[in-house]
Amino acid sequence: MSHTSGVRQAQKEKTRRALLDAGLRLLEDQSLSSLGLREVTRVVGVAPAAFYRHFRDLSDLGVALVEESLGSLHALIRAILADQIGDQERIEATVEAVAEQVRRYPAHIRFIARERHGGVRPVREAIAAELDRFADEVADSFAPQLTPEGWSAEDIRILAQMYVDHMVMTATAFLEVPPDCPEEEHRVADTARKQLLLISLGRRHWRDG
Amino acid sequence: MSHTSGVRQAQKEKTRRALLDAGLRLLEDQSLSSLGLREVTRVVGVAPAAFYRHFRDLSDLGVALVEESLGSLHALIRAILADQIGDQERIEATVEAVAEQVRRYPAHIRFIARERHGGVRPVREAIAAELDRFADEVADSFAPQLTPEGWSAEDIRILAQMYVDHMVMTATAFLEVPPDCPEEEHRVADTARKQLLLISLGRRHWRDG
DNA sequence: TCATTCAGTAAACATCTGTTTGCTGACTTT
DNA sequence: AAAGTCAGCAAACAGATGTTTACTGAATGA
Repeated sequence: MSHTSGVRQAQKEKTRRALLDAGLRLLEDQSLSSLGLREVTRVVGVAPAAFYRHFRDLSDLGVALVEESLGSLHALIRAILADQIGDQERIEATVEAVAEQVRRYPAHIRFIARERHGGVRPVREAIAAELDRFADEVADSFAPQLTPEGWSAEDIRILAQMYVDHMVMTATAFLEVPPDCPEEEHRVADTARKQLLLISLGRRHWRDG
Repeated sequence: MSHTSGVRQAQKEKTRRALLDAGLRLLEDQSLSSLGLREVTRVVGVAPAAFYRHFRDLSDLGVALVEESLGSLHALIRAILADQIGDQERIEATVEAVAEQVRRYPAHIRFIARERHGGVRPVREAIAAELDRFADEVADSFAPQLTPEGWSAEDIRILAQMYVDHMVMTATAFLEVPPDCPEEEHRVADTARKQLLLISLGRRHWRDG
């Protein structure tokens, strides 16, 4: 029988965190496939061999970062979808939430954007799977309203995917705004709102195209 | 005075092409920041030092690949925009053109998708600049029709950007289809068409939202 | 024809990489 | 208190990396 928290396990978890944090930091200006194992351990201040006590290799660390990065986004989406409000307010809330997420966890968002189509297969697949789950969830939340309007399940799913893709797009757009440049930030937010409005309009007139 | 084509220059151009081709091939399963200079020269069958006769470094080669990759896409977009046809047909033509482009130059498209948010700044910036030019061009082609309908230049530009982003999105979606799987390919095309239709609907009802 | 140019070469450079090995010593269990 | 576990270490490994150097020899220009 093993305790879930002893001094032992706590220390281990601490170094694991340090490795993840160091990795995330280094990944701000390079991509995962060029990240070195020694590079990470050097930042943490630990011997290279210690890395293997926590991860099989770097792509393993990458997959862990994916779950961490998209975990918080997941909670955020749930919250927005839960609020039963009008289109206009929902758009406002969504864009603001994305902006806030980017402000709070820029490195996580950058990591996702970079590795979504990056050179490391397992990481790419982990991101794709997670984003698919997002789209499913959004589709589920749309179904009660759209199905009675005559929407097919497939079309609802397509719409949901569009919202998810747009969210990722908006997040990366915020990311490219130079720091402390609220003007550009407002421009990005404005663009995002208008694009969401356009999608909403399209959705409203879908059945009478 | 130097001739623009001697046996000399022709050979040089030939090696340059070989380097670009080798790079592009290697970049199908890795990203630019992890690509090695020696790796490229090895494939070409040339000494490592020869690389420097053509490119300052790998990101220089990357920038050259950006221009090459987006050059053909540019011509393609022009062609679609030039045809003055209805929404429905335009959507059909656009999706088919993107599909064809991906079939013809998968490596180029993959490269763009991968490096758009990749770890090499100059390449990222080159892609962003080129996509911006795309959006400008699309906006210009929309202006004659939309301006009389009361659209502002800013809103036209936002719409154009949406189309460009969607095109890139569709291209990468085609890319993720396993080879020789026409079923999945049709599904992606269908999704793309419906999303474009949705945007069209939104556009038509923009001023009476 | 002869001097020049320059794409490509071979070799050496210092430096970095991932991974394996056997070991230590603090924590944990009995 | 004794036995066992196991996170982290130091060292060594073979091999790869980017870059510089002085060079060769074929295409070029006068």
